[in-house]
Amino acid sequence: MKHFYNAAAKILAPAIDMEVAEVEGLLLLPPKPEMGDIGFPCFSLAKKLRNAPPKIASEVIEKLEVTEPFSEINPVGPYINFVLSQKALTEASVSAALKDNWGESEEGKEKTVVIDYSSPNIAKPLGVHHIRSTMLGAALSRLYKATGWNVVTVNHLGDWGTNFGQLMVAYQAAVEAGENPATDIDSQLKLYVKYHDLKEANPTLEDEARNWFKKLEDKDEQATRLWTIFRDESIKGLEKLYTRLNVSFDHYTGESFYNDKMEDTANRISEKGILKESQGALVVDLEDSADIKEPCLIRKSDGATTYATRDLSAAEYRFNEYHFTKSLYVVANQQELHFRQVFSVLDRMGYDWAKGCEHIKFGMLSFGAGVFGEERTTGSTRKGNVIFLEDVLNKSVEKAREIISENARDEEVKADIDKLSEAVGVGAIVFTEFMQRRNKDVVFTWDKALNMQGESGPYLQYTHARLSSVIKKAGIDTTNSDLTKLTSRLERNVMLKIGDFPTIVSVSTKENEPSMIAEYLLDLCSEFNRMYADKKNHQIITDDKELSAARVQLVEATRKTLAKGLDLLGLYAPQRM
RNA sequence: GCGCUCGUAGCUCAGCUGGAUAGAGCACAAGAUUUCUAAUCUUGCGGUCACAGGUUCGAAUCCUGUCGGGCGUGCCA
Repeated sequence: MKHFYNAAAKILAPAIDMEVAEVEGLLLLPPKPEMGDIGFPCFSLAKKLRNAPPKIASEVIEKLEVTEPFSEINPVGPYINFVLSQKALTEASVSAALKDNWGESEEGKEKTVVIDYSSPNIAKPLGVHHIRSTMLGAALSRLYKATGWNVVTVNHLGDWGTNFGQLMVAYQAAVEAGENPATDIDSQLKLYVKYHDLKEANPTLEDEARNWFKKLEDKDEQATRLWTIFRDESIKGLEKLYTRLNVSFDHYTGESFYNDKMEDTANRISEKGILKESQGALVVDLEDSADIKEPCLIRKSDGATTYATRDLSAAEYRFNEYHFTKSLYVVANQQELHFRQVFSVLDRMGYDWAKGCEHIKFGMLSFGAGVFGEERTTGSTRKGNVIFLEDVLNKSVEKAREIISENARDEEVKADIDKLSEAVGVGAIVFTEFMQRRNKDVVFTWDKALNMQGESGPYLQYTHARLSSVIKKAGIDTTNSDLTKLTSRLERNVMLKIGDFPTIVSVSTKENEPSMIAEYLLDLCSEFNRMYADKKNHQIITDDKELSAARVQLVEATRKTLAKGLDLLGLYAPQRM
């Protein structure tokens, strides 16, 4: 437990004539818990003391006084290993976990972080790949909240572009044919498909679509009215899914929001004297920066602004509006160069806050063999290689329902089956997002998405249900329980894991890596289940009242930690299943 | 070509600010339930940590090079 590294370093430092901070940096976790809880390798002392590391270890230990929070300090080969006292261990795990605000901190006190995530193009339903930015961003916003930050979430919708012209063409065609076309998000996709069919027969429609978009840009009343309908309906459709995913946003300020702000931004860049003409376009030259060669395009040769200009506007707006310390962009790593350029331009504009901007990039999602043919494929709406997120969720919920009804052990579960299968089915899908570090590319396969055993969301949820059930059955008053009874190896292992939770929350926030929470929860559950399964020695409800009370406390501390972790990831923690 | 990134068990991944015998899940084989939820647990099988050099008392981890995959590389966003 990192929590005690400083205490160990303080004991050790004077004995080996080193700075506390230096010693602390060398401390590590022994590979097996029975070796000790904190280890110090003596190799680096060998030269200074002209002695063999194992000898150093045993000699240094003679000089140490064993005090709280440790009960033993042992030489193990070339290592000096500290063992946490029962008191320290139970206080930093079980007792701490049962207090309010477990795992939370005030690291981000009075600081604001803006998180831009999900940010889909509207006018078509979310595809599976959208789950990456969406769940990553949602988890990050919860992590930052838990560490005391003021969080502002933004969905930077792709709500502007020539594709709206295309929709309007298809819509008008339907109206002229005497139909009354629907405008919900699924129908919008149909209009999009219909446009492409119509265009096949009549290529001039392309000009017509451009025309419609031009009208929209010129604030034509009819075009604006249609666009507003499409946008509102899209958001309505998106929110249906966001609700299922337990995701929400403070603002839907999409691309269209910056239409009237980009001119000013472009002018400011020009005023800074960093804008130059190149091949007919206006760019900011970045050649002198370390690893960006390509210039950032601010105005195309026809004078129009670009998406870099738009993101620059958005960055300025966000700072002026929220005065952020950090501004995160949870966007696929394909856009790495783009963001490096944008951040570099902000820096050149003299904005001190530019260094708070960070691209939280993640790997791309492709489809494994068997999803679309025998080859691995990338998603493409045009080729029909799309899997809609909603379909994936529904399929998973269906499977969860089957498993739950097979296993249902009481009437309460049966009565609750709609809610439970939704929670578990969606949980399974959401959890797949956190199964690997975010930078890894992900290959979607149905098997993996629908897995409900082993390392999976349902495994965590199942464990939570199990713990809840034991606590309920025990019905023990734990107010005066004696935690010194929890001394077995397996119990200590669970407590050590519990005690790691605050550190994990803190580190995964700093690294912008929610998958660390997922990994931690799997470890926690596996550690707990190992103890739980050893019924001979670790029966929770026993005749020994005091022991039972202590164990129930341990179960509750585990359950609470698990529930908190699941909540951070956006998974529901069921009482039974 | 250049930039970013990845390469660890048959598959999917941890471990990477250097430390103890490289760990999980899936798959495969065997086992555990009269008692707190078997969506669980135990055991076994499985490794030239892509390759080659280097630095170091010590390298999966740091450095250099090579090979292989992904993404990007100015008027789509």
